[in-house]
Amino acid sequence: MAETSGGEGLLYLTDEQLRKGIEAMFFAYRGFTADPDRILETMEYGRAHHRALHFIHRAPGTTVSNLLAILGVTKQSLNRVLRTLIDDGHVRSEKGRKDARERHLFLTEKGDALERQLSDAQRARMRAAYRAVGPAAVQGFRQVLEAMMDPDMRHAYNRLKEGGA
Amino acid sequence: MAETSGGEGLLYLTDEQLRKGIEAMFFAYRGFTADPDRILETMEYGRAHHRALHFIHRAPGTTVSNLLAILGVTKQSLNRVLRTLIDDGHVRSEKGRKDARERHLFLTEKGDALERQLSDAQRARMRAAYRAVGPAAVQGFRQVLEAMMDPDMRHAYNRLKEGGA
DNA sequence: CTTGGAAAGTCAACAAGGCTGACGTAAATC
DNA sequence: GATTTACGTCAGCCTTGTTGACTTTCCAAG
Repeated sequence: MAETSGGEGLLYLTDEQLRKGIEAMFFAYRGFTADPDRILETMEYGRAHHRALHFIHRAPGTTVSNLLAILGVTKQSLNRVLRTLIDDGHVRSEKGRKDARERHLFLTEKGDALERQLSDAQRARMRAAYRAVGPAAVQGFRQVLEAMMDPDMRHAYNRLKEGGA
Repeated sequence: MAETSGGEGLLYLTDEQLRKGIEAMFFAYRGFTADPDRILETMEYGRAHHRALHFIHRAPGTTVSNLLAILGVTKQSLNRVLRTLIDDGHVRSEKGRKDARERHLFLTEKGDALERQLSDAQRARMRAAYRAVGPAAVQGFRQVLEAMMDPDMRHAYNRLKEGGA
């Protein structure tokens, strides 16, 4: 790979290349969500439910405020989703023992099964893509994504990474 | 690039690594849309308008059906957005000369200026990310994204790439 | 020339999932 | 005791997606 020197290795920073990157993100994100979306629409759930399930799975016992911050939505919006998940027995909400104002969220067995079903579908595509391009490309992929995040989200992301590792 | 051998180079394919990739996509996509979104909300436009402007800019003279296929929405949904863009003088719709049923879409000067404003914001973030990680990582990024797309979308993407190169 | 069907546009109704604003309650904290 | 925090909820709005039905325009095949 020809590398950065004077002004020659910078061809990857042209507007044209950046536009291609933008389009790649757009089309790839569609693929990224397509498989779980297909499963979700067979029930009465949407992408918002999937996101909640994902992060509760990832950080069991997380509080509502914490989830709010990670998802970047209002509590009214989250509550609508969380309400149905709790009513359907996918999520359990538990009063905090240290601070009883807080609610700690957990997946039930049923919720865990659903989360796994959704994640399996999403991971299958990721795995195929990863396998097709190899570890070096994957590392680059992760580096670019991390660099694209808002600083706040990068911190949230890294906190999850550590916790989940 | 250290490659797949027995079972050691495959650590990047673990569920844990795949989950991190999924989260990276989620947070990065938020960053990806954040800057144009901020501009759009000052007018009466949304992300759907941005997407239409982007692809009309990219493929001037494209037809409505073609745009429909690329964006993956219904004509009713696209039409609502296109209607406002045309009424506001950002997009010009021209009857096809070969086939007069088709409408060919073009940006007006005003529309081009808006598209550039939105793209500039989005590209600035991409450029910063690209610059921060270097060309090799960017190549990996593009490879993974392309591998994640649905085949149909990959073809649409590659057609755009060639056309726009 | 007629007719079938494709391309486009439009109307109506609906749903998901964002948002704001206001208000209530319980618990912690000052 | 007063204030602040965390959460829940009601009401209403917007964007952007959906389906279904219908019309107009027009190409092309019979």
